[in-house]
Amino acid sequence: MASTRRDHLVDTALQLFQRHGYHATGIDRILAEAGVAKMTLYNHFKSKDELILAALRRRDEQFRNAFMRNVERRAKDPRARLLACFDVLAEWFAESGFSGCSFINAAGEFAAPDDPIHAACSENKRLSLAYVRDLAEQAGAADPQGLADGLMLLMEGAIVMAHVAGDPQAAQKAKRAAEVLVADALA
Amino acid sequence: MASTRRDHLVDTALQLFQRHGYHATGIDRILAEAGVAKMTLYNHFKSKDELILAALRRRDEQFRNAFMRNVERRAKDPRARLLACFDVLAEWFAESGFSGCSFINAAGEFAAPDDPIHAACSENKRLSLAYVRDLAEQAGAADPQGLADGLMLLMEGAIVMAHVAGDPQAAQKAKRAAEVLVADALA
DNA sequence: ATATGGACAGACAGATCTGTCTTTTCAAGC
DNA sequence: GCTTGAAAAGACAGATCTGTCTGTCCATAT
Repeated sequence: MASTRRDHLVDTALQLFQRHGYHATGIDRILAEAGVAKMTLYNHFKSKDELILAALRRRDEQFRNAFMRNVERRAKDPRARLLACFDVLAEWFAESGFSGCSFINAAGEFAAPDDPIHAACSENKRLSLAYVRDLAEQAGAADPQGLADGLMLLMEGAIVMAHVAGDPQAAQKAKRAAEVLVADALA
Repeated sequence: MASTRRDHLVDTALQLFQRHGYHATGIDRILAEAGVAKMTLYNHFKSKDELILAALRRRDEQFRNAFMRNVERRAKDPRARLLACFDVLAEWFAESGFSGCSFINAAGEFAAPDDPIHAACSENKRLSLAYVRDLAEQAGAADPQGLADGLMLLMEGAIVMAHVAGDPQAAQKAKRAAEVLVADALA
């Protein structure tokens, strides 16, 4: 159908961007891998940057939805869900081909805060934090925002330590710290 | 002297890499900004990748030394120093032109774990963690490694939230969580 | 059956990239 | 004063980048 090709293009681009970076991935390579003509790309997108934006938006949808679904499948009550976040992270880090967070990586390449690509990365973090805050509220924390801030920092730190430092235990370590924060906040 | 030009080249490259990214920064631009001839670069370095490596090694030295010096100036006893780390982070985030951690950004662009550039990034995180562990030991933590792991995650998370999400309060939030972890570990 | 529109294939322009090479300039040491 | 070596300046090759344009094919709808 109409948008199948577009979807396939975005998916292929997303994988290549994730594996090799945004500037380092040329358009020709994406087209070859996707089996799509160049004019198809420029018919759907004004520029490579718009393709990057579309890829990040798709990633935001896919990833955040999958994350929330996994958290809610793993645990039922909100307090357990706050900790289950770190089990879901552990699963993610253990995937073969794990190469960090698309948004952290993209924000590194498009460092100017007013860059639309950087803004899309920022938006993903904002929405992720909002989800954790919701869980903290449901768990009955006196200061749900404060608890969510702490847990979010641990999660982002875990992503960095897993990817940059290559620590396979990053999520478990973060979970241990999270238990302390949760216990303190729900005392 | 002999190495003055080389040093200036590395410093200039470091700034440009930090501001615009590694792949996006061309050699010609570095040379123009540094006022250095191309052959001077290729006389000192075999390739652009080696220049990147030299820049990251310089950054590791400069940054980690400055960080430790600032921490030790701000607080005298080890427990206070563990928390002073976050004040130093806050200072860093508030600098104009702050654009995240060079090593997190570089690891995003050179995602393959066996890439020498990625390895240099990993090494920086390993050494930073070792410093925090030393402080935790001096503070008399029962499990200094565990405390250091938790604090390191908060620090890396703070860098991400400050840069990617643009949260100017990231360091303060991390410090609040750190106080909970420290209180728990030194109970 | 024929018309229409989307996508493929690929040539092309123009810029930019890394890396090599040559020529000129300049300054320090004997 | 002369020699020597380092570095500037910049041409150059070859690859690659984004983005445009032209044809050709094919499936679907009328």
